[in-house]
Amino acid sequence: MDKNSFKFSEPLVEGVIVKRKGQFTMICEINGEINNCHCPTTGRVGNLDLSGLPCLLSKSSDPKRKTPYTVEAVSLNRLEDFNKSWIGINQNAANRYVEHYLVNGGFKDMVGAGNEVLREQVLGISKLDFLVGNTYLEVKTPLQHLQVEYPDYIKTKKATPFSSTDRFVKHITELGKSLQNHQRAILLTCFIYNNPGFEIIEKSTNYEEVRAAVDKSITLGVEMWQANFEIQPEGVRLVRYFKREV
DNA sequence: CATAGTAACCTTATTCCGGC
DNA sequence: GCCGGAATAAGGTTACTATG
Repeated sequence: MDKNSFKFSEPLVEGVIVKRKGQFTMICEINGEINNCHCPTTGRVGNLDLSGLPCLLSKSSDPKRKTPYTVEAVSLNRLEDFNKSWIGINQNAANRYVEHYLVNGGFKDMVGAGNEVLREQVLGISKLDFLVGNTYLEVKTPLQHLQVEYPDYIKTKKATPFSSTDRFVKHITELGKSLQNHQRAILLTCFIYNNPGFEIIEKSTNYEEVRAAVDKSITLGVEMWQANFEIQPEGVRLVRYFKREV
């Protein structure tokens, strides 16, 4: 962790996922205690069967929360492995990680430094995540397909088609429209794990429709960028970011 | 201005049941 | 048993709006 990293207010605690209970909750074991924990990703994580995986959890300071812990990351390592590598699954927090680096100039090669950073800007019929200077920025953190090798002891589930693409199409279409006002627009894809690959694999049931919308937005000038983060119990570090050429 | 209530956003997983 | 569709479940974050 370098000095510009995003730091957690207190280090995350390690636990074990017992079971995913529903869309929003997971049962986790922390220091021998069973807890009902908040699951910040509403979708699945790759095609992983999360049961039995090590995880990192943050403790909330809000006493009104129903679930005192939030699952921030999971690991494909064995429980007994000492140095685990983590896969961040908190897509909500991904926006905060990005914001942190936007504000401190960590993305200066992308959007410059010292710009005003506004979040949740309304553009057309969509809300885009950030407006930095004159650049609209939409952050996506795909987790449907993890681009990592699974060790053979990892359990997987059958992949289900990813069909919830309406919002994605809506957002990139709005990004394209914004360029008519002579502004820049960027679709930033984030990976909160050490992603060895450079390609986004996004298969979906209406792949052609998405493909067409992506192509159109690129034609209009929307830039596609990728950022890789690394998550540790102490914080999150921006490893690298770059523009993806098509 | 401060607080409380609301709505949008994140974006399906799981369980149950009937029909093979 | 297995498949597939319907019903069910339901946290947190953030911003906006109404109220005092």
